[in-house]
Amino acid sequence: MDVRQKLKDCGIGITKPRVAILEYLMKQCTHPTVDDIYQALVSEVPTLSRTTVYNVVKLFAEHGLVNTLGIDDRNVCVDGDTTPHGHFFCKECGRIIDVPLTELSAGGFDCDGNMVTEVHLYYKGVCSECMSKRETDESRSPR
Amino acid sequence: MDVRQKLKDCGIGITKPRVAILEYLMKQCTHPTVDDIYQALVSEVPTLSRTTVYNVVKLFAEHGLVNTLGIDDRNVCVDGDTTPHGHFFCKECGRIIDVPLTELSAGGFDCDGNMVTEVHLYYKGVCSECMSKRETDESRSPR
DNA sequence: GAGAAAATTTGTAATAATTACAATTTTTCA
DNA sequence: TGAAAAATTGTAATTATTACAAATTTTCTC
Repeated sequence: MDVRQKLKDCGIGITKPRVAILEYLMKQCTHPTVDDIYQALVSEVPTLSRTTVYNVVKLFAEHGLVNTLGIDDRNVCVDGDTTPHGHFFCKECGRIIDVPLTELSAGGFDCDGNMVTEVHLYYKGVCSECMSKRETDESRSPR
Repeated sequence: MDVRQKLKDCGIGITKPRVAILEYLMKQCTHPTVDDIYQALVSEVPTLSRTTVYNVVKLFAEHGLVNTLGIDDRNVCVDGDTTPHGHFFCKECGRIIDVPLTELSAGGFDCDGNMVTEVHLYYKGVCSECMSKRETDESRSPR
């Protein structure tokens, strides 16, 4: 679906930064930070400011167009894919990998009287690439 | 089990701040922030500094004595209960409530070749208390 | 138990993500 | 087209966390 239409459907006004940011987020699978988004788009939208990226991401999140992840201690990461899935965070390289999850609910249910609107499943550990690197390094300099 | 013994078992030296912090965390069910811990213990350990709390919490987390939660955007919360369970975060009052979860793994498994060492399940929404407050407020000032 | 060596803590200063805010610019709509 | 409303921008403020060197505490040996 067209990005502009998506914004209209949410009652969000159409502006250059918003269109650029949503378009960018929808085609990413890397869960960029606010700074990543800023760096990626500043050449396309030269007047862009980091504050705008913060504002727009917050607005999008409030309307359910994106999810913000707290999986990385350093900074918030933004996910343009709002279908239910979990995330794996590699503590060595910082990469975030999607984890398919059929049994995970999308929220909107009741848990002991508390209303759940968001579900976050975070795995943390060492990704396969960093695991192979570790093994290579060990065989090179054994100890 | 005695807190000192726990520290010894992990190969961690016994010091006043460490004993006080671990004792405090083991009897809390509120998932305190670093600042909460500092505020709670500074009268008991007058020389305590926030930096020490950061250092000690990090050390404990590395040894699996506590878990650090990234559920609250503002700051890290510390959980002295390391048995597998999830968490509910109330977006209105900020309270964190334990969610019992039998089917959730404790980590140490493989996910698409990635080694998972930590599992975090976060629910976010509005807790039952804040829900009742909302209803009361609405009936008082309808609109 | 005293004293030296090692480990730990402490306070301050630095870092970095995020937010507040007022001025400017863009968009909307009559 | 032009005024009103909405959004963006840049700067400055805020705040959690980290770096680091000096001071203190703990440990270990005699």
